[in-house]
Formats: sequence, structure tokens, C-alpha cells
Amino acid sequence: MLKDHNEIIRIRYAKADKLREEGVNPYVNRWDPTHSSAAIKAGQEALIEAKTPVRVAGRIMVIRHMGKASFFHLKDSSGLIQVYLKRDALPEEDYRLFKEHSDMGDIVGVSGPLFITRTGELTVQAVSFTFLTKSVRPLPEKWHGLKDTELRYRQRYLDMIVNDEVSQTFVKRSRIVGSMRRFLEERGYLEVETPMMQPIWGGAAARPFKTHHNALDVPLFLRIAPELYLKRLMVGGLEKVFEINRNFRNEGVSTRHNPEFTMMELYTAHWDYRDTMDLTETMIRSIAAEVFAQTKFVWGKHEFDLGEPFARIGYIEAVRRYVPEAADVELRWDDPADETRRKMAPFHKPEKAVTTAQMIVELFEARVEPNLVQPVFITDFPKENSPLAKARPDDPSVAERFELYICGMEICNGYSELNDPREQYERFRDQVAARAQGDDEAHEMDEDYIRALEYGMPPASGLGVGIDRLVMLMTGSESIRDVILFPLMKPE
RNA sequence: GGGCGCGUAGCUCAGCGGUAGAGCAGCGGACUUUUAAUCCGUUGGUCCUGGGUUCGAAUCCCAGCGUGCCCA
Repeated sequence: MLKDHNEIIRIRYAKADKLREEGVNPYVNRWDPTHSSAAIKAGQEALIEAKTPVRVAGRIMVIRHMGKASFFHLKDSSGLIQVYLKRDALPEEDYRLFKEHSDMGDIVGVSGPLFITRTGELTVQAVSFTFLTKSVRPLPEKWHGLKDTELRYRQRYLDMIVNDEVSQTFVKRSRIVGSMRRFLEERGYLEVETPMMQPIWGGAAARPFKTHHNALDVPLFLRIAPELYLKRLMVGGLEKVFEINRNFRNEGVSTRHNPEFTMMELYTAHWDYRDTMDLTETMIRSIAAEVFAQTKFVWGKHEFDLGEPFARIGYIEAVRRYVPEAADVELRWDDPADETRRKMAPFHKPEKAVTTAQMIVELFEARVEPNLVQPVFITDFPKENSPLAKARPDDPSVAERFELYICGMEICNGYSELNDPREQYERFRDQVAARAQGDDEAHEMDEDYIRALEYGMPPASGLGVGIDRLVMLMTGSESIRDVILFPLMKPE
């Protein structure tokens, strides 16, 4: 069955067989630990004083044999604890089986009282030793560990056994999401789940994954965003909703992109994008305080501070600020493209950009984004790029939209939601036209969504938070693969 | 999609045209408070795959696969 068995694995399977022959089950059904390694450390004075026997279970990480006595470190989910086996202190059979058949990586149970070794380490003095699960595959080297990034991602279980900080990152991830969920629930938001498989995808500019439902014989698309469904719920009467779930975008893989990623989207009736910015800022600061009890974080070369009020800068104003040559140039989203091209010619040659908005966005991404280290809301996006957002009453070329940037990364996106069904229909039509022109990230027409808006959606504002990126920032992870347990890899 | 790296023992790596190496792990032995325990002995290889150059290729060349980083 398993093809690549080398000598080490063969020997270890043979040890498991030998245990069976001796009447010892190498894969026991259950066992009852009384203490975790952390609980032992926390209560050590009293436990030593009372000579309380503890029962611990975990994985053998490193063994030091010394003839008629041995030490090993046992790892459970709470940490490491040392175990001391002295031949005279436990059944002769237990010591012999341990010495002859145990290996690094075995999961074992030990019971006995605690003591402090001569060198000062808290240790379990074993009075019994039990194999719980025989491990037959050798662990990586104890000193250098597992470094090969490909192996780390493909065999995450191994990464977690060997590299402690990996599990820590995912504990933090869970706490961040939990803290966010509590924050929203406390404010009256209802958590919902909307379709992952959609007949018409929408809510973002991205290419979808396509699948097929056999019984109905219809094509379906994995969602690129839940937005259009969440806003249908606003039509239905929910005034505060959120969803934390996976989105799927058929795009390349990089340190900041995984084809499936987690997004939190929320919608609040009667708000506009300014209210949502306030909420976003409060929420992120609250998570940092609750989970990390700090406001300052280090990410790569950068340090950012969530404690100060987040700046708010208009998109074009940000271009003027960070691109010195543009400081005195008058740019507007509704300028004709050729005029904008002429104005920008001295300092920016458009690559793929055709429209005014695309040219300015291209310049922004190249010259502005890398400078946005401290948290900053970039506001007032081009309406052209924001087919689901309301325009500003005082300037129809500008959408009431923001993105939050930290360390050059886009973390959040939000806007005042377009709820005029006729305007939404026109915007979809423009998208369909763009699609016909070859923009394969443009929206399709969603007639049911228009129908929903015709019933009336209250004024509302929404927010999307890239959970993976937020976790990256708060855990100092420079690759998205370090915050996703099983990042997408090509099959071996 | 483009550019630059990397791929050698279970793991971490060296070797860069002349017999495939080290440390750890493993195996055998000594050792009843060790901490990368120590000491003696020892096994283990499709050098990513396929072509090519050469008397000779892990090493040079070409193509491919996988992967990492940067850019789009």
C-alpha cells in the first residue's frame, strides 16, 4: 500500500508488530490523562508537596537513554513536560518495552509523581508507561526541524508537530475570529450563512470556479462574495447582518492570495460609509485589545499602531501626497481618458489601463500603496470601479467607498450600498458591456437582485474584511500560507 | 503570465567535471538526574524527471515537473 517505506519505517512497523506479539496494543482505544503539561507546570508546588501522581499523555519529542534510566520530553497541546523513567521505579516490563520499542514520535501515556531534577527541570517520575499510538514514520531532525516550505504546507500536521509557532498562529487566528464574532453579536448583528454555490456569481470583480449540479443539470459557480445575498436579506428586513465564510476566486497564488480565503462581510441598515469606517476602526482596535492586549504590531520591516485614530484620505488626494510629480496635477475620475493620459504622461506610462479610472488606479497601486503602512482609510473611489456602491450626492463620478490599508495591504473594503434598482440595472448593463469587451472580471446581470431592490432596500452600508490578511498582520505572518492551514498546492 | 533562486539519505545541509559526503535520526554496544546528553561501532541514495555534451555528469547544456521569492 504505502510505497516509499524506507528502512526506518520498516523497522518501526516491526516494533509495532513485536508489541502485538507481546500482548501490547500499539493503538489503544482510550486513555485518561488527569493533567495537561501546562496544568502540571501551573500547579507544580502543590503537586510536588502532596506527591500527587499525575497521568499525562503526549508525543515523545526527544529521548535521552542512559542505560538503566531514560529521559524524554512529552508534548501535548499545552506544551512540553519532561519524563524520567528509572528502571527500579516502574514495572520491569514497562521499562523494557519502552527501551526496546519506543521511538521519537510515539504517543504515550505516563503516570507518576513529580520532582525537580538536579538541573532544575520539573519532571514526571514515571511509575507506569503505556504505548497509546505507535508512530512509524520518523520525525524531522530535532535541532533544525522542518524548514522546507513545500513540505511544511503539504504536510501541515508534521509542521505542527515540529514547529510550535505554527499551532500558536492558528490559535491566534481562532481567537481573532471569535473576538470579531462577539464584537458584532454584542452590537446586535445576526450571523447568517448564504450560498457558496450560486447560479450567478457577483459582489466582486473576479473570475469564479465553475461546477455543475447533476440532478438539476445546471451550471453553478463557487461564490466570489456573499454580498448580493446579504443585501437581499436587508430587503427582507434584517437590519444588521454578517457572515464569516469562504470566498473562492479563480486567480493566481501569491504571498497575499489563496484561491479560497475567508471574508467577513457585514451590512447595517440606515448607515453610510462613514459610519462603517467608524465601526471598522472600533472593531479592529477591540480585537487587538482583547486578543493581544496591545496596539502596536510588527509586520516584516514595518511597525504599525492600531491605537491612533486611523487617517482618512481621498484616493486622488493620496496620489497627490505620495507621488510628488502629481502634487499639482488636477485629476478627476470624470476627466476624459486622453486628457488624463496627457496630464500623467510625465510621471506615469499606463501599462494595461485604458480608462481614466484604470490609469489612476494603476498609479496608485504602484506608487501609493507601498507607502500606506499605518492604518489609513482611502476614500472616494471611482464610481466606474464600484458598480454596487452609491455615488456621492455632490459628485456623481465618486463612489462613497473606502478601503482600509495597513502595511501596504488592502484589509477592508466598504461602501454606501446602491439601492436604486434602476441605477443598479444600468450599472449591471455597463458591466455586461465591459464583459463583452473582454473584461472577464466584470459582473453578470443579476435580475433577481434587481427585483429584490425594486421591493426596496433601506439605505445601508456594508463592509468586507479579509480575515486572512488581518490575521497575517496581527500574527506577523508575511505569507498568507502561514495563516491558512492547508493552502492550495498542486498535487504531488 | 514574466524574472531570479532552490530540488542530493527520514530531516538540515555540503559537494559544482574524476569512486556520493557530514550532522541529527536509525541500528548494535556502554552508561540509574539527562538537557542538541556523552562515548565506541555501524546501516541507509532513482543526487526531481527526461534528453544532450563528454573517455567520464550530482556537477555543464536543453526541456519538463514541483516549490519559494519578486514583479504583473
